[in-house]
Amino acid sequence: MNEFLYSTLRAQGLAKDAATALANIELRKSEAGPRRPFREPRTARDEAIFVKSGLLCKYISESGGGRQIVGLRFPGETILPSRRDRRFGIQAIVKSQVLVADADALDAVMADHHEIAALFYEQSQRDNAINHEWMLNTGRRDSISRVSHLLLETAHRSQKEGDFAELNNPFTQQQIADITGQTSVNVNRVLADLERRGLIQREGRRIIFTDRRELERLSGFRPDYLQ
Amino acid sequence: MNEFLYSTLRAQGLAKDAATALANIELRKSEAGPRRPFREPRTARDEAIFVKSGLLCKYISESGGGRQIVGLRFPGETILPSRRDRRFGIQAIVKSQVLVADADALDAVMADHHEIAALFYEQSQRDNAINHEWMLNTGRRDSISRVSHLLLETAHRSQKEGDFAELNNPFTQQQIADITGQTSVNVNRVLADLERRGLIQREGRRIIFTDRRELERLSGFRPDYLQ
DNA sequence: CGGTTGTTTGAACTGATTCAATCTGTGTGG
DNA sequence: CCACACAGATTGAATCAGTTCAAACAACCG
Repeated sequence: MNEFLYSTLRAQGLAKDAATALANIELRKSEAGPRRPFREPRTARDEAIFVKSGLLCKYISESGGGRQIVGLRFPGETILPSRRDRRFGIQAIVKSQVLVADADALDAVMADHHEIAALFYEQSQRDNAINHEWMLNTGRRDSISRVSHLLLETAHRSQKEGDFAELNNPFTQQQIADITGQTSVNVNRVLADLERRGLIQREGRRIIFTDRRELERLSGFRPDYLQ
Repeated sequence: MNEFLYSTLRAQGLAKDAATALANIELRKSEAGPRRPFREPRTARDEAIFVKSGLLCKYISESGGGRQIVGLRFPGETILPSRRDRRFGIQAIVKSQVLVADADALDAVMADHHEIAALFYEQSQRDNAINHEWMLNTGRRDSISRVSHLLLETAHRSQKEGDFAELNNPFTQQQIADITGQTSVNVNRVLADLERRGLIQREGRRIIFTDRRELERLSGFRPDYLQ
């Protein structure tokens, strides 16, 4: 039985027996590196991918060579199986350890433990809430707000505790661009601008929030939607 | 018992007894007009809103007065209850008839019919798939592609049949702008441009697809994700 | 060291916004 | 049936945020 998976499920409110059953599914341990896709776009998504450590992203590539990252998965989060949506590929942002379970095996357990479907529903709804924020971000906010919003969201999602003063930013500027719908050149200018304005400090990729209030204000970030 | 709801649920693969139970929940019939919000942002989302006719949207307003539409609901689709995500408001695009069920009543039925949670999960996953497309749209595609993509998606989702030659477009240009992350001025120019290029014809709001292949090509539209 | 990946900077360009005015269609009340 | 109001569509001109292209620089690593 996998301990981390079990305690994560328990923390999400799943009953003991259901959590035990899920954590006892046959899990393939796997490692995903940032270099190449972990799962190619348009391949079957008939498995649950649980992130043990690291950071994964879902992405869609476009004909014009453009690339949009449409979702992130931090440790403790899962890419749930989906019959329909095999549009996106999966790639590690940083080297990640993941646990992979077959959808068939999942289905078997779900037949015995009905709360699991409700949990998956909850998780999917949370994804939706995050998607809404991202849509608002790319659709309506300016460059600075978008990047700030992403940094704050990332800090929130990667900490267990609610409070933080800095972020061990895992993204390249190109990846920030792929999330916020810009070019890496502009992301670079925005980051430099945020630093010049005294809202953040940078040490390599590490980011220190020197004025989090103001950053939250100007990005419109309110952590409610993360739960 | 509500017939339309029942047959919709059956068409989505729900078993007879579960569909019957759901369609027998106490449903408040209600009408939503396009003038003012049907549900204000930040109010409880402890109800399921089933669209009988018309068209609803979920929207988020921004401090700067900007507004982003983050989801649409065509007849037969539902806005599911959500504990967390009360960020968005709900508004009718055109006059709509809806059926509203309390989350409590839903929960009671779900306790007896476990397949329902799985169905909600499926629906939520479909929303996510649509969100991904929209994120790709606003994040990476140019103005023309965005608008074309929306028109094609709308045509698909509003028809039962897969094939269509025209769309009784329900949107104002401002609403198209709110969905695609632009200004109404530019939407106007894009529509004029599409017509000038011979890809569509317009008669009032009605849109005739005179070159659907090319429209699909340039917008990158592939209907897979709609199911 | 050489190779590779990522960051930074400058200059020119452009797609889309902004602001403002005009036009069109529709509904309403007199 | 006209006058008026109002919402939405259309157009033009000026402006700007962000892109594109290109080159230089820094950091890392086997």
